[in-house]
Amino acid sequence: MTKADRTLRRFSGYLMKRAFNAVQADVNATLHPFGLRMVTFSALVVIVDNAGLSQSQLAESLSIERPNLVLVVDELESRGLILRQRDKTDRRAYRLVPTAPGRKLCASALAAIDDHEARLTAGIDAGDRAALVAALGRIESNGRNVHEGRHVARS
Amino acid sequence: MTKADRTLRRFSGYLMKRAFNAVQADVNATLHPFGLRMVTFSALVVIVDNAGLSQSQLAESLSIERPNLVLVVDELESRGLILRQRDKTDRRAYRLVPTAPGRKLCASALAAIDDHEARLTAGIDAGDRAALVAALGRIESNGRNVHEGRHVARS
DNA sequence: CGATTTAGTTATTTCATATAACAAAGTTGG
DNA sequence: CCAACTTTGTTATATGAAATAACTAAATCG
Repeated sequence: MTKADRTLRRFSGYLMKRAFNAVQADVNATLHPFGLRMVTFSALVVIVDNAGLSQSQLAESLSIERPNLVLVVDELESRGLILRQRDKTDRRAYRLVPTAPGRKLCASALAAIDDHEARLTAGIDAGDRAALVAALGRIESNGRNVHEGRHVARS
Repeated sequence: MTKADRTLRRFSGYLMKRAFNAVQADVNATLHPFGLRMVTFSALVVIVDNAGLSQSQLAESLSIERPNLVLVVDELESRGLILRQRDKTDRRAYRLVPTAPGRKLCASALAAIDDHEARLTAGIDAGDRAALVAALGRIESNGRNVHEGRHVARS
């Protein structure tokens, strides 16, 4: 019964689910010492890279719904890693900016995640890693296009 | 703000999460006409391919916890797609076997999922698809090994 | 100005996954 | 053989991710 799922292994979705479960466990273990989860880490990185962006822009960037982002931003703010600054010209919006401790924690966590990435992709040569990145991007794009009823480009 | 997440896109875990979300939406839409979800489909395929296996073996094959499998098997059984047959030599265990309608539905759903797979991987050449499959398998294996404290093979 | 849209929020729901604890059956070692 | 332990399937429960509806305040549009 070693390969009972051989039929399913033809499908990238099945393989991605399995691989992602393994990755997520390691990501969470890696981020735990920093008090971060996958979402809070992702949000922090984007805020550090794009200081001053709004919550809507952040949600759009990460492809998560605005309501689900609120608690994430709350968490980062309450830990003093970012600030919610009212936009001076649009008083509905916040501009999210990292604090100095936020930038520092982000850099440390990024280094740890770089190590994590190296562990997980050990034994995969550079060409295959590039193919992986390109293929995942393409699959995401194809999936979105199908879902939105768009034409799927052929190359 | 088109590429606000460029730093994160270095990481296969982030790309996998995004790609998988897109894939899952399309998988569920594809399976909906058959009354199947991703888990019930996966379970049905493995049962068809391995008639007579136990619930524990099925759970192990799909890497899901035994308690979470119970409702999945209940669902397939109540729809008449599989049977739970008591093992004659181990009265604790069930042997899961597909019914004729179960096999038929499985074949139809598999064909639909083949189409889905073709849609999602459109524009990815054969070499890159092979690299994707190999890389995902390797990442899952590396992740498991790290999690279990094993040595990570280098090639 | 009134109608519509946008930003952020709240509350709620659904779903997937994980854990603990159990009964019944099987296995093992003294 | 029998007590201790393990395994199978189950129940109940907790957790966390993700989606939706509805609301407010503010901005924009006609």
